[in-house]
Amino acid sequence: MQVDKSLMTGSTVMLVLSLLSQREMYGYEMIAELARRSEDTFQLREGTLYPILHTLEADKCVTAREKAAGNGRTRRYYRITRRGRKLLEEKQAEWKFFTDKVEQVVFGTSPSPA
Amino acid sequence: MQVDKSLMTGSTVMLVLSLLSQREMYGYEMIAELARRSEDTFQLREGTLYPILHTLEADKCVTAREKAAGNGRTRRYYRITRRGRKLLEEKQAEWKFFTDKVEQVVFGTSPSPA
DNA sequence: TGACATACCTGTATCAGCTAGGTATAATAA
DNA sequence: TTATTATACCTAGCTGATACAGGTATGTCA
Repeated sequence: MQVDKSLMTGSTVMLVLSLLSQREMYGYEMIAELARRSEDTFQLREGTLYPILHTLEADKCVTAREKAAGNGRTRRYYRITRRGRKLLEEKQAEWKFFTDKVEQVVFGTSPSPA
Repeated sequence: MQVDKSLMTGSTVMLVLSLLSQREMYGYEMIAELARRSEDTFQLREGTLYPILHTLEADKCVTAREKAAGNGRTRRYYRITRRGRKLLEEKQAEWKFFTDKVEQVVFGTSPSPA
């Protein structure tokens, strides 16, 4: 199923931080991993991801280090910081709150218990 | 709780159609009703809603009729069409699909059963 | 030699939603 | 009386998140 890209707006940073909360990763890898885990629903563009990573780094939510890959290329690995984990927790809480409210309005449901 | 407005992107039309799927409503009322049902989480702006309503009308997803209100003002009531209901169903399916995928990635959960 | 995958980067375009302005009437407050 | 607030509609232009489309560079495979 194809989903309207505009739905992604606002949750991309959370998705990226989620990946990094599990292990160190480099940009190109994140795009592939996100596609894999979502069964190709999230096909993040490089033009979207790299600027986000740079902003997260500037905000000290992630740190980066260059590392030579076996194939002669240099990868830039990103690692989440304590501050980044805090941001992720906030984004997750915000997301749950938001989706509960949407479902409340659209499906007439009550918020699901935590 | 305040949520990042950019999360709303892509779901606004679904929210509006959801309201209209239950009863005929006028613009100003929809804004209040959306705020009420979401406990003030969704504070839609007139500059957002009216253009959406005009587009939905042009696309024959809603019809409109003027009606004098008791207070001397004229209200523009919107009613959802068959085509509008179809669009709503699509948006709802898309939304559930999308949120399932996000939770799959972020919380490591499996899609919830329908 | 040329295409493709890997791996990074960025300037500009796009588009949803917001800002900030407009019109107009009626009720309430100063 | 005048100002403010609430109701009720509208729209031109701005903002900001994401996409597009281009760039750089190396290695592999046909």
